[in-house]
Amino acid sequence: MHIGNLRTALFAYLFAKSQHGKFILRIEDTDQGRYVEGSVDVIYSTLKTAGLVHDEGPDIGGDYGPYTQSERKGIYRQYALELVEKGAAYYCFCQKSDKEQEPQEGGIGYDRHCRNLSPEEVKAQLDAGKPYVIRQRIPLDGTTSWNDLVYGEISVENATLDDQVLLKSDGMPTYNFANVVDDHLMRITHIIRGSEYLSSNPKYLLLYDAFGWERPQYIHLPIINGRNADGSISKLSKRHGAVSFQALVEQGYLPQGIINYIALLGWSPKSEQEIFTMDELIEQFSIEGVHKSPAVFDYQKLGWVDGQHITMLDPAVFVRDAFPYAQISGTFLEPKWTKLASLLQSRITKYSDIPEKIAFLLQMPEYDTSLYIHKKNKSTLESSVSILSHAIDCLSGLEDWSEDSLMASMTALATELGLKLGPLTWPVRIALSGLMATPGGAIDILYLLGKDESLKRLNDGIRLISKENLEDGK
RNA sequence: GGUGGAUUCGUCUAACGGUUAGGACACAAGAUUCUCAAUCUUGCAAUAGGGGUUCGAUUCCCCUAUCCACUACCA
Repeated sequence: MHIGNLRTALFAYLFAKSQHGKFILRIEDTDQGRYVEGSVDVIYSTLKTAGLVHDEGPDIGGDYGPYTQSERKGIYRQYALELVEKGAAYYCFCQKSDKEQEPQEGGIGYDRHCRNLSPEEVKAQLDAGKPYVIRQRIPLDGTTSWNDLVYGEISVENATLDDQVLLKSDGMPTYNFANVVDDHLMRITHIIRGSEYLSSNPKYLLLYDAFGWERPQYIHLPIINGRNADGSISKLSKRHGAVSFQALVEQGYLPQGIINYIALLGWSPKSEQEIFTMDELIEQFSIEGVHKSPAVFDYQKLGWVDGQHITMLDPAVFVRDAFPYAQISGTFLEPKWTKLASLLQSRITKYSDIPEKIAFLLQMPEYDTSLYIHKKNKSTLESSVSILSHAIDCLSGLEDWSEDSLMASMTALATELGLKLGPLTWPVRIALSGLMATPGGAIDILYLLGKDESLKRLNDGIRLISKENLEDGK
């Protein structure tokens, strides 16, 4: 499910819940050619994972079923015929190829060839078994307008509307027809959808009017754009990266983080709060906060929002859910995962950030000795060699390799050498990690690596510096 | 081409005629910390352009520009 679709579903859900209304799932599968096996299951699982629980739907039923359009085929036919009788629709026997010629300049789609066939002609064609569609008979003049709850008053000249197909030649309705019939029959009061439907809305309104049905309220939402590699902006799509909810979840973004972020695309709360739970969103959501201009999907801000949610997570939950992403099953790190997880929780934006952050623990990376040179900690190659050998002396005699014990002995060593902890641990951490920045400090890493590996890396550090000094000496 | 819509820091947005145009992300600096992150402080940065209306326009009107959507027997 595309992020754009999910955002629309989210707003519909938030609006329904905030008004103590019902959120209804209807499967619109009237294009049999585009049927994709399993896609309905993706919708169910996405809604479930995202926490958007529907009150009526194909899987749980309800008073206005069936909720799958292909199972309602007969209903649409009946209503289409009603419109024909009322003169608001007509049979059309044109073949698709008859109107293949592009609409002329300023023209409006179908040329209305069959709009004024006599009843006799229609009957003759039907009796001959000729395939047909049923088209909407759009009034030739007048205007259609409505007050959109987001976009305000919108008026369109009927003369600019085309006689769209309502019932296809295979007997299935078009989306344009089915949505009107179903929304009426299912007693939908508020329709929330993307602004790409703004242009076709007058045609739907004319259908409501032709049936004599009460029009629902309309809430059109701004679209979500993405930024292209060249800096330009266009409607969010696959080329912008992972844009399906599933893909983002697989990357280790939290469902609640994704939901929180997309709620902020096209809506803003009255307060300056930015981090929300679903319940808070329901409580604070209102249509007045929805705005009209499109928003650009920003992975950086998604990352920040998700990182906030990760940091807020109960540590026990983080330990459990992040573990599979760490890929440390069977390694020496597995028993120490709880400790490692505590270091990671505030340092990642999504679970998939974890492997690269801990790779240095599993395998010592190659590094340049220039890392030992650090002005703020007054660290040089010479001082590093000295500190590292002191550290090795101190640690090799250490029996108790617990965090507390390590901290105590390193602090003691610092005092002994007349150093603050920082200058002492800088070279130690470099020798242990080979990295400028690590999750956790030198003492955390000593603990995680264990005694043998720690001492090995410290010795290797001295060796590396000495070797380079020798080469420099030549 | 036609129709409809949109236009505030790079990005998400606040300000429904009167503010030094606010907040957040990102970026930068500082505090703090055994590095980094987290946290806190500070800085940088915007009303597309032009006309009106008004004592006063981000806000209302018009024009221009740019962008988007629709213009399917797709949804």
